[in-house]
Amino acid sequence: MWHFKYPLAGGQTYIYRERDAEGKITFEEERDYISIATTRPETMLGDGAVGSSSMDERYAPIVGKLCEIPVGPREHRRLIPIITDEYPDPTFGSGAVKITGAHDFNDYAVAKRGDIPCYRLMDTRARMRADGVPYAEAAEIAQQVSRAWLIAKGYAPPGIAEQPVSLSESEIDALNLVPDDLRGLDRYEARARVVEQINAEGLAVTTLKKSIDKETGAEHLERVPYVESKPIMQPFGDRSKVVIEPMLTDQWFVDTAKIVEPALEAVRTGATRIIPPSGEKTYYHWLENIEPWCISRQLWWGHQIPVWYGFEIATRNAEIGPKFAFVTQVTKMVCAENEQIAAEKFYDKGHINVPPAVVKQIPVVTVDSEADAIKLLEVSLRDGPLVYPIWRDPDVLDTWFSSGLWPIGTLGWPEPTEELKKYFPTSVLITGQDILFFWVARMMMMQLAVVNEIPFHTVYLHGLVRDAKGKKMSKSLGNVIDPLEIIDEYGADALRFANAAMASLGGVLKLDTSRIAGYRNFGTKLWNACRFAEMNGVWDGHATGPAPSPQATANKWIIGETARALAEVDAALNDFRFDQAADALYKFVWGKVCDWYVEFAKPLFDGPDAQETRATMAWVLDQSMILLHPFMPFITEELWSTTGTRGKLLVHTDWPELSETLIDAEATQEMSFVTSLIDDIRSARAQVHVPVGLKADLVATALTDQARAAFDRNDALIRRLARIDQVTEGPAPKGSIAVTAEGAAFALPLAGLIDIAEEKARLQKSADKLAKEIAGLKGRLDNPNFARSAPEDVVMEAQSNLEARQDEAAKIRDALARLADLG
RNA sequence: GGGCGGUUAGCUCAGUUGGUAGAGCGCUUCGUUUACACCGAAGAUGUCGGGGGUUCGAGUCCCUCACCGCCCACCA
Repeated sequence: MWHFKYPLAGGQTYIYRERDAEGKITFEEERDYISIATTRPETMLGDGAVGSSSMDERYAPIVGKLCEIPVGPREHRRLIPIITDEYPDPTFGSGAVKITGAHDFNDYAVAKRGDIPCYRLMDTRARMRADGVPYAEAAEIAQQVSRAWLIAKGYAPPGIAEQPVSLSESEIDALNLVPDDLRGLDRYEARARVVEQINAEGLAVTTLKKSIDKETGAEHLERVPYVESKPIMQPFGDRSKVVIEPMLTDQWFVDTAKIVEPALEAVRTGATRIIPPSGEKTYYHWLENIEPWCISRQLWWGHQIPVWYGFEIATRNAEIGPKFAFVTQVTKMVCAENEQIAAEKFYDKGHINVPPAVVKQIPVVTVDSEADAIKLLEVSLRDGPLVYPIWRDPDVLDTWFSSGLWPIGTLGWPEPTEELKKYFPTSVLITGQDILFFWVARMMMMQLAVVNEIPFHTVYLHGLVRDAKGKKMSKSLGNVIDPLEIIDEYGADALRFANAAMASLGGVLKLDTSRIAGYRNFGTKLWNACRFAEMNGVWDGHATGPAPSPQATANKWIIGETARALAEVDAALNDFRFDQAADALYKFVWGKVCDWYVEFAKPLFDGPDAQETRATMAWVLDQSMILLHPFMPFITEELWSTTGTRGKLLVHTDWPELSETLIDAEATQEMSFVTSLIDDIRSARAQVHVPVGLKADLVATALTDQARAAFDRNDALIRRLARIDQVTEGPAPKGSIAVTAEGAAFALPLAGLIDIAEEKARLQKSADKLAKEIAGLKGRLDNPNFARSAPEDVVMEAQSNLEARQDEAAKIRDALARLADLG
């Protein structure tokens, strides 16, 4: 960052004073300049003023005076006013800043506030301008502008008596204030030259630097230009990676403030719902603080802006220049009230570069009124430019402006097509959360502005898939994984199911291929379960229909579980919780159907309930295929077509509606007893290392009637899955391991096969765990504040929990006591 | 700089009115019982990012700090 001196006009001087916090003068000197700091010295050529804070006493004596820009040919140096503004920070740098409205965002705002002209210095290639009149001429005009400013603001310094000049913005823009020797240079080259020139002239702020004479080795202090090393915010182009130079240009804008309100209202009233709700926060934040939207782009792709220009025809002024803009329906919202005003606004602001080829063809046409002119231009628009010269704005629309019309644009609008009637408004928009503003908010605003309808009632924002390092996958970063490669490895169904299962709301996802592999395994699991069913002929003579009414508890139970799974999936899908739906299906098919029901079916196929079990299994697997089809369309369709006799494709099969009456509470309870008993026996056996292949006997040491009935009804199932041989009732034999169940206690006599110490350790571990839980529950229940403050059902639940734990603990204590007897 | 989101088992992630933490993968042990080894059975694993606060009780609510990410940007 360079520091330069701007000399005061006419060699004037002032007393520059710095004060400390108490107002005591700490520094004082007479100065004939004001110093400013800049990182872009070449933009000094376009300075329109030097500004300081109105609170800054240091420069108060010279506010309203002129100073000289210390660059360019001496004889044509420009004088610019010293002004005050809220932007300069007195505590920062020298407290004074150069105001270059055409090349800096903040300066532009200052210039707008203070009527400071914005002199453009560069072209679109970031080279110093080479167009326009010679520097001397341009500088003289700019000089008049500065003087005019002083008069207009009431400073009117002595010696200024000229008539104020008034230049339009486009006239100002046409002035090229780049000195002739710098014209056409790249900005960096120009910067170096400007710095060099200022330094040579001694107008740089200097500092003392120690240097060593190479020959004599003598040290001496040298006065050198002060160049401050300071980190600054430097914007770079996303794609070009080139430093962006802010520059004034003419662009088309949407006056978003005029169309934003209905879009906000639609979400506020809930007419459109954004999920997750955090999306609504972002939506409000954006739209409540919306800025005018620049919609013109200088690119060669995209929709060309539908604006045509004609020439001035009014008789008052014979000069030929653009006057009317013709705007199609789409861009009506661009202009304020009507085409006429839009055109005026446009031309007031700047100008359009008329293509040279067009200029040559321009005939001078005189008409009597604007109405006649418009009529002529209408003819030209309809019949082509031969009638009257017109040309189209060369800019194209921002891609999001075009995309913003997607809901109606894709359906044939502005024609009143059948598709439009049928499909618009749409229902649910699913998209990434990163384009909520770019696309979603724009669609809302534009559909409401153009056809006055809300385009969708729900916006579902999914998470973004990130790469292994946590970065968003993007085409420009090149860290994208090709889904086809994943499909080659794991299959399309696995990828699709994984996407659903990982689609929890509001989050981001790192790609986890092992999880995709897991869902591929799930597909295989389903396939194998169907293979088992097929081998057992469950689909023989079976037609898809309503649920059967079986006798066996296991069959009743799995039908209820199917209904339960459907209810869960339905609820999840209603809430757009694809992850919960996928999870429910995974747990049902693998955890219930495959892990338990298929195993139960094996003994049932050999028993009296074989027929109803086949029917039940066929039905359950049919339902599984239907429910899984949206998540795994390929494998389920294939299974559907190769099992049973099907009337139609799975994709055409209706989504089931299963009554909750299919859930049999008694069957649920009974199977819960059966499965937990089997689990416990398996667990106990494994922990004391009973050989897996060994069939053990089972002694029921205590049974309620209910437990006995449940056991008897499922005797075959329990014996097979828990690998039990004989079942008897009686006291626990010596050397047995204990297993508890709801309403029952069992012993497995395994004397000689097991290590008593090991069994003791196992029981002790369970007892310790229970003791801990009991202590926690008791602690809570004994706390009077808990009973007083907690809701009744929570207290009741804790109470019954405690009782169940204590009951189990007692059984384990008994078993431990028996082991103690054994020594 | 502003806004939004994240931080939970070794990894990737669930955890919806506060009630004492789960899944898959991985890991350990066992298993060729005729659907499936892309399998089965059993098992281990967490000061829920740090620190405060509210509450009988906090992964969950509030404040604060740290780190990661997305969007916007010396505009909110």
